[in-house]
Amino acid sequence: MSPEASILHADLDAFYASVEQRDDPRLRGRPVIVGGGVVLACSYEAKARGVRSAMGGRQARRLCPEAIVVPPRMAAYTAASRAVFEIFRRTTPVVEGLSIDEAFLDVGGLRRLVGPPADIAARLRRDVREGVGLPITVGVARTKFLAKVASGVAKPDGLLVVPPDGELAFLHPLPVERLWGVGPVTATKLRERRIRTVGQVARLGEATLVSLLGAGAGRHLHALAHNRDPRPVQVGRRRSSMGAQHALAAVPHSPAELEAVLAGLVDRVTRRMRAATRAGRTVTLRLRFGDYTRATRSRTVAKATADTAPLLAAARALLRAALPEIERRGVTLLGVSVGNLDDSPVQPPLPFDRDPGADLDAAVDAVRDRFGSGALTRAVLLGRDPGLEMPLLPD
DNA sequence: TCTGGGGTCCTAGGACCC
DNA sequence: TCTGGGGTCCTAGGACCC
Repeated sequence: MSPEASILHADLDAFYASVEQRDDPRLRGRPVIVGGGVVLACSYEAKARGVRSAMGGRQARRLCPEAIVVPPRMAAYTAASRAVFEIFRRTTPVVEGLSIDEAFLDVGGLRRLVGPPADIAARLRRDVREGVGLPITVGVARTKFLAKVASGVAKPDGLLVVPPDGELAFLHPLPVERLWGVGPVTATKLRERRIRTVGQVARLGEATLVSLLGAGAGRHLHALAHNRDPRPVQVGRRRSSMGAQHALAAVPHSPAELEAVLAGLVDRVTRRMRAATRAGRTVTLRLRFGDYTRATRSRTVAKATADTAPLLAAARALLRAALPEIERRGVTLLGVSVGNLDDSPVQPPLPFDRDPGADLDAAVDAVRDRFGSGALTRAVLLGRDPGLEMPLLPD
């Protein structure tokens, strides 16, 4: 492991809300909530009033009545993310994306060329601010884990370097919730043992942690509390599943209605798979029941594919098997994801595949333009499912 | 706290194979 | 009468992250 703090964790601040404030000057300096029924993201002005992401919209408005609520503009966020990642890759080739708005960068070995990591991090922040117009926080440390913790502590719009000789002094006073991988369940288990800081976790034996949290989580936490994290920054990691889901009202839904939702979900996922030229084998049906408990059901097909028909058939079989339970317990969410993704050949995307946001009318127009109305009619007829009201999109 | 949508990783049992 | 050991895949569930 490098003896120098040369891993950066770069994390855009309140990403969706910051894009909205960038694009509409009237929103700057004011509490902004992105998303309607549920808070997808909120500006720091809204966070100061107690608003959090994933919070119900009603509660958020109660906490912050003067908040400006705007609908999400995913295309704008995707474009902003691309621009920021370009700056990341201009900074160093060793970039590991974690999500739409954060990444690890390894800048070890760049010292002689461009300067020490702290200078690189400062320049990165300036480049993102000037080039894309967004605030970004950067944590710098010797390990990925510590860099991530550092950026969390430095937020918003900050820069924090953890020097190698100050790691435990930085880490041990922090509350356990700061640790990457400690969520509500683990935090509660630890709090019941009156363990509140990382330092207290570090004083526990590994065996104690394992008996408390299980082998995987226990060993993981023990290592992190002692600041052991050998994971390198990995370039070119690819996603291993793609999914789509849809929340449903807590009212009874007919099987036909559920199948229609399912067909729409599978279509969305397979379009994205074709656009990304990835094929998959394992179809997982995600359910949330009337009491908001969750379950998954999965099935693996023999050959990886990105075609709608075989994956929809598998998803539909899973749904049919689950119908009695749904009947009893009610259902409030339906989801489909396709895993075991690989690079098996896929059908070339149809024109509308490239734009998952395109609505059905635009898709129909695109097919008609390219193939003529005769082909369109045939495709729709071939794809029509007699059990459903909606036509399946042609493949 | 009345709860979106997109992901990752880990565990554990059973089937199956050599 | 007793009954190996290791590896991989599949399925289901759970915790966590943004």
